[in-house]
Amino acid sequence: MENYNHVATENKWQKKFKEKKTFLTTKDNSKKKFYCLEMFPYPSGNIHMGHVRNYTLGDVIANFKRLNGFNVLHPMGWDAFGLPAENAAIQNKLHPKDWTLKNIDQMKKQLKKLGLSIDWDREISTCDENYYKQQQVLFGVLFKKGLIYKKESYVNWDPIDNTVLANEQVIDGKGWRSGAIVEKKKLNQWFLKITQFSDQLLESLNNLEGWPEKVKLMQKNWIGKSEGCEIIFISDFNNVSIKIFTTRPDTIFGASFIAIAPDHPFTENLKDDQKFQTFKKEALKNISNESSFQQNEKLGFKTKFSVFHPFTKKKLPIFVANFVLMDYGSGAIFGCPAHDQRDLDFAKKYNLEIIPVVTSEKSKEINIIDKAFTEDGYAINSEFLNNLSTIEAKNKIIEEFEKNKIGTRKISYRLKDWGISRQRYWGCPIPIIYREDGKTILLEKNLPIKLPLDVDFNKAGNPLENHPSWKHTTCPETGMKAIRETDTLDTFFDSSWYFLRFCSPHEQNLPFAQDEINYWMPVDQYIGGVEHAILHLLYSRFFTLALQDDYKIKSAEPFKNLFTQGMVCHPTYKTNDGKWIFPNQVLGEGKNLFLANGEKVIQGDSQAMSKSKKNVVDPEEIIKIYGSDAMRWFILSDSPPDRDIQWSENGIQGSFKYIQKIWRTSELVKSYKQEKNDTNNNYDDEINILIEQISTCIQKFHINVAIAKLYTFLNKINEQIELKIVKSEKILESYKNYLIIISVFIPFIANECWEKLTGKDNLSAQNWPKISTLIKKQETCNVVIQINGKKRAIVNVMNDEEESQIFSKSLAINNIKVILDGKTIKNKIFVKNKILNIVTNEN
RNA sequence: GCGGAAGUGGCGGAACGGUAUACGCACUGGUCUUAGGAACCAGCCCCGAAAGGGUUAAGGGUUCAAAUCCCUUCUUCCGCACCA
Repeated sequence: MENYNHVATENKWQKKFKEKKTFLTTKDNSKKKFYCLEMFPYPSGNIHMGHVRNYTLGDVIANFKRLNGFNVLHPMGWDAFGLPAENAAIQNKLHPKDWTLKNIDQMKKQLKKLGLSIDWDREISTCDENYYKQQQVLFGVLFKKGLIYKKESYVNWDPIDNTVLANEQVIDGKGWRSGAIVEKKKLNQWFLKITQFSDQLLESLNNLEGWPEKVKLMQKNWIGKSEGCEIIFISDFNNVSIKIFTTRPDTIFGASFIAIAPDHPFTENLKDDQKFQTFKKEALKNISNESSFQQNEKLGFKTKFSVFHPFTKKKLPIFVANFVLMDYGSGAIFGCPAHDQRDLDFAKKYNLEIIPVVTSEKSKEINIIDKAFTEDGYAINSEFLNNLSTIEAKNKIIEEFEKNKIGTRKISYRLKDWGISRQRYWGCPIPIIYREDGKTILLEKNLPIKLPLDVDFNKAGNPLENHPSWKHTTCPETGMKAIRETDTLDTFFDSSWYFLRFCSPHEQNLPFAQDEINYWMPVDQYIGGVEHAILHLLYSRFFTLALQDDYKIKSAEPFKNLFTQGMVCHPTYKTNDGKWIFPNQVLGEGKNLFLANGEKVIQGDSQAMSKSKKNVVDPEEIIKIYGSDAMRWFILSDSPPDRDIQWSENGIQGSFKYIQKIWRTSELVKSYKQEKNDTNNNYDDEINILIEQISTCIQKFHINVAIAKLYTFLNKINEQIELKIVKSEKILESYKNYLIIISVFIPFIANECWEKLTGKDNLSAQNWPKISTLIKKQETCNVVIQINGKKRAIVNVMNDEEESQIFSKSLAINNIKVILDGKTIKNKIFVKNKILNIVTNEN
């Protein structure tokens, strides 16, 4: 028997798929559509196992739906703008465009080797002028709706390289290249008013039945709706008022201080205080990085000012605090140490009063020492609020505020407006000019505003800023002198509408064609890494919502069903000077790791594979040795798709052997003849049960279980071929069904075996197997006999046999007799055809 | 720090609140073979000669019955707004 040659076969079918245009899609109103989309990749150079996992998974769903009669749209594109291209340009003297296009080319080749059922005619790339032209159109649409505005906001500033740094380029507070201490600098930047949709984005989460609960919960927490009130405090500085936001107005009588954000307008009164300036500079350091912001020691700067308590008229000191954010609420809080842990820690540090104003039971005294009482309860020490429950007290106090015009009920959101400005070259230009008469003009004609290609990366700063002939222009309407906006768009902007573009990727005049989005949208199944659970998905939902009216998008929600796949993790490696190292460059074992040149290597945490940390495994080596089918089979069989995995090659050989076994079985099926007469009557049933189980598993994304069943499937066929008691046509039929099923996972060998067996190359035109006969009900079943919930025996009985009969049968079993000896039976729990639990007086 | 998830043999993992360890990997023994890194057969959580008993990160709780539900602790991963 000739061996299976995966290299020749996979090459052959790649060519065939291309020539026969197997996976091209067109609108077809006679068929039900299915839009299957995986998050498009950033073209970083090579694909890694995380991509393989994502795209194979999506391919299984696309193939499954196609065989089930759906018209499937399964496109692919490139999230092609972004920071790494500029880094590469600086480091390798390669233009970002050349670097990106080279990477796209390479990754496309690699993806094609995987045999994915992608309609490559619809390929889009966000750095393509045709794409970003339409993006500039969308910018204009949103701008004219008043959803885009400018405001001051902080950036990480590298004073040596004169450039804005991304958070990931700031390492221990220093610039990644220059090593300079990073400063905070305020810039006037573009923002998208996503907060205008906070409530809608929150409310419609309830309608997203096809989304994982955990993602909806994360988005809910991210939007962070909280109901409370705004209270005006009058200060002793010229009666200037400070507005605070609180969700616990009922604790107002426990207030002992006011804390304001370091950049709160009130701090203008402190600008000559050198000590305050030092405090502010330190406090702002982590302002754009919430994790270090939260982990910072809570510090305050005591000002010489106070506010008056609205009821007691007591003076409360005003602190500037490093844990109060200007972006949230009104940038100021009142501190109630007894009922907020953060305030308590703060109060103890600065010797502030701790007044308990809530207790668990009415009128009960309470002493607060180390732990704040943060639960609801009943008011004490609170004048007219005393004895009211927390909810009653909240309502009462807000009424009181509103009556006295010193506060109002207010809903606040944690969600901030989305900053879309980036002071970088490799992104979509913003179609805005600033005219010499001071006006800001939106450009709507002669789009796209193209990125200039002749840029210099050797100079410090933003190359667009440094490009005089691009930066200086004239107004197309008036001919006045003008300066272009030199910020480019955040790449999240690019990826917030690409799923709409895929519906009509070649449309020249519009971002997307009406009848195409009518047919294809929403995405029926969206698949991607759980790391995108919040930002990308929220921004995409926002875009769809914001553009819904202008483009008559049927569904305000872009993604009907969402599956978030787990990360493929791998340890990271660094040299002593902090450079990331690829795993395949690391030599040695255990703690003694080094490079080929002898330099020491330190192993870091295991993290999700990412080119920026270099902890990636390139699938190409694996494909070369075992083939794409074996790799696809392996990554799918290894773990449940939603679970994070530690990458390991253990087991890939097993997948390879399975592929070989399919090949051998094909030959056996071809020459199979029934030789014995005592027919196996259960064969059909067993096969049908398997088909049903596999279908269910795929739909539930239990792909690893589906694959376990396919091992059983093939073992069963081989077992029956050996026994020779099943009719030839039954074996052939079941094996053909098997090939159709596995083609969803491993297309190459499935197509090859199908062609060998049937003489036709039409596997992809088949239908998913239907369960041909009714599954016969077994006549007997096993019932488990438990004593006090522990399995003690199994009895085989007729279906639906009665409890009393099963009970007497079980008493005849020696083990049961011994255990029950001397015990009194208190109760019996019986579940028909399943279980009999005998409960006794003692355990 | 906050928010979200996960923890079952040597390994990946299976299991509508109802027979824990399906399926696979690795390993061990055997068969076949010029050969085996192929194929096939058998074994493979722990204690026990067996009968049988025990076991789902640790501890507690709910239940006739818990890997599954609840609470506490530990460990790992993801996100935290300029990586994408």
